[in-house]
Amino acid sequence: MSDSAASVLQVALPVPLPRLFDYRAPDGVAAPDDVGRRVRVPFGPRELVGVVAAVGPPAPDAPDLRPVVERLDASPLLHGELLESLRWLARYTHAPLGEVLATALPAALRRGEPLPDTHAWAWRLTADGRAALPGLRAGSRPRRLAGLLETAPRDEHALDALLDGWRAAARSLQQRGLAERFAVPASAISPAPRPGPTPEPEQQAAIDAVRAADGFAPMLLDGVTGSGKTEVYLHAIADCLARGRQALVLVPEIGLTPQLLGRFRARLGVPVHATHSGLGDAERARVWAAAWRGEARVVVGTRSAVFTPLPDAGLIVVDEEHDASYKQQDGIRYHARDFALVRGRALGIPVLLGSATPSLETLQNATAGRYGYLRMSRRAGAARPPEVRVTDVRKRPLEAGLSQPMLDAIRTELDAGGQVLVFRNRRGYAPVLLCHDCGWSAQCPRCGGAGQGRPMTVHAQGRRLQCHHCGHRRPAPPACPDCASLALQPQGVGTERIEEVLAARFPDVPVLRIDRGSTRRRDAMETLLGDLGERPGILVGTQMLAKGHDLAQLGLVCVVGIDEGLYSADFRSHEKLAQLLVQVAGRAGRAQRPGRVLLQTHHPDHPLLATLIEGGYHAFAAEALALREAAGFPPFAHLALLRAESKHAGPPLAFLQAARQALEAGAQAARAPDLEISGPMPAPMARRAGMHRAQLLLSSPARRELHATLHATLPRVYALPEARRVRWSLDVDPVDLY
DNA sequence: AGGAGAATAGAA
DNA sequence: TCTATTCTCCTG
Repeated sequence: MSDSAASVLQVALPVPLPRLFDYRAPDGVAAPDDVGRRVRVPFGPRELVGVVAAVGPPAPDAPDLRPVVERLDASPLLHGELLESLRWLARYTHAPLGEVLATALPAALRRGEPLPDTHAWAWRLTADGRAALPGLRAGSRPRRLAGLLETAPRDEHALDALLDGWRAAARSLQQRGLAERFAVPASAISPAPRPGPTPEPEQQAAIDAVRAADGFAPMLLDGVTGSGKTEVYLHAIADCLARGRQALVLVPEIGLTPQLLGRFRARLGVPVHATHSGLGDAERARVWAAAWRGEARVVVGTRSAVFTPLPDAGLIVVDEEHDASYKQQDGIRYHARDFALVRGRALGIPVLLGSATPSLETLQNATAGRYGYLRMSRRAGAARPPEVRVTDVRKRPLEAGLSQPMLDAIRTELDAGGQVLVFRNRRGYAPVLLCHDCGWSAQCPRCGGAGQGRPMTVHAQGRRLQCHHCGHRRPAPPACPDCASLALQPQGVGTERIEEVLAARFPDVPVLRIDRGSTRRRDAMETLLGDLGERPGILVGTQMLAKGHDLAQLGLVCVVGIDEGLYSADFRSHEKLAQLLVQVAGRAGRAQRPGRVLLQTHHPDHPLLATLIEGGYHAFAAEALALREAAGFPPFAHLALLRAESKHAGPPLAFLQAARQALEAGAQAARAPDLEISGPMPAPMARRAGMHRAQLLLSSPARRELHATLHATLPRVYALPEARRVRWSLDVDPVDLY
């Protein structure tokens, strides 16, 4: 063995250290196709699973290397476009490659389990079965199944469509030795799409635009609620399948409903694989493996589905591209929509971003001509846009936050046989518990900022207190801890209290509460809404209600208490509020009847509301973009946020101060004159779950400056002695500044 | 990160 | 004096 022969595997390990680790190849030979294979390696006193990132000869001053325990894959698990895109993601997020790869792999594969089997199952007749076929009772299920199998073997997916109750018949034939089940690759199943409604002109134009795309083509599909974006997706995906390519569809966390999957499955005529966090580890690994082998032709999933391997990629769809759930908020803080665009570029395929309320970033890219811009402004079918009315509730008596005109409108809608949605963005019974005698209020002992504790929300009809930031719970005190008064009063109104009042006031109809307290169980929301069906009733809930299950009978949407959002400090709060209002309002009147939206506020003259109601979302967006440009915020500046937290108050500030000095030097070295550094400052919520938190904000109008500075500086930040005393993280393109 | 060994602070 | 917790270092 010559010295120059490659015998070293450079392994990316899931540890927060910004480098690779060298190991001796098990047989002393490292081949180029070791790159992308998983290996089990010794690491200190334990063993870890990592991915080979590079191979090479031993360094001249070679220290003795520990050997790899074993190779886990016969061929590279990560290769080609996906591996290169993940390397890009590690550079962009300035995170260790090992952590990025660990985030991208399903948990089972991360633990070192083998790539699971993924074949589909099909049935065929045995020789005995062929002989016995004429003897089977004519018209019986076994006979009809045998008849189908006589011409050709059929996969189970096809049989589902051809013969109801075939499974029992197949079992019966199998027991008699007349039929047998065998494995086939899922890719062998040919698509049998079923026709949908004829596209309307705007839909057809969008479908044609996607069809005409050649190579990488980012496109914004900007269509009002009810304009039929899903129909455009279905056509684009069917086209993609017809060309023999795979399609990946990303949906927000609450958008992946059985309803949506059912529609995809019915129309596309191929297995549609779903991946989301509710699935078990084994099932997620199976979907990933099926896509890796090219067997899965359509994959629909939430944020982490953006890491699905696509050897035959043809199209990526990102539905509701503005949705905040695409941004991972811990660990590797990637944005699935943005990473989908990076993959689309590397794959040379169209990426279709759909929304009725596009993010300002995407809107800016579309209007500037960097993305294709497809607009659909008409509701499909007979549906008409909802009528929006603002109710000024200043000086009006309210019952649990609801004004008399609103209660009257609810009665009218119910009497007309319709359903009502009451939207309130606060869950619980009441947001605050206040002592009427001394002014004491219940605060979380573990969370807060600026010398103030965060108020604890009242739950369970006033019996319990809960902190929505850290989950801390305790029983509500019977008397004020400060003055012993019994005059403790829940202040403000949450969804629980609205539910209670509405149930008492409208005892003749069901009142359902839909929020993260009532729908903790998987599919609980679907079950609740399914039980309601088309009967008159009232839904009370938080933003969970803004999308998901279609409600054909929804005639009235009541928006209660959005006033907090109008005066929030976060630069994105208005964008989020506008999107939420438009999405919620869009739920009204999807069927034949025009819907009505009642918006109750103490600030009827607020410019956001005025613009939104008079000009719609796009008028709002134009104003908001102008403000962002003037203030130097995204998309006109690029941000990165360095956060640190610790049990003590000092270490985060000390670390960030040291980081700031390193970054200032780095900015000079990277020639980044326009980079601005603000902080260190306490985070807007300076204490959370007992931890002290602080942050440092980097901002530059030029993305290059930001990244060059981080690239030049981050190794030194990792090595800072102050870094050992805190938990720190870097968030490139942060969505929330706290 | 997470494990090991060292340092240090309460309880007997 | 001994154990429980925190601190520091290191991983190829």
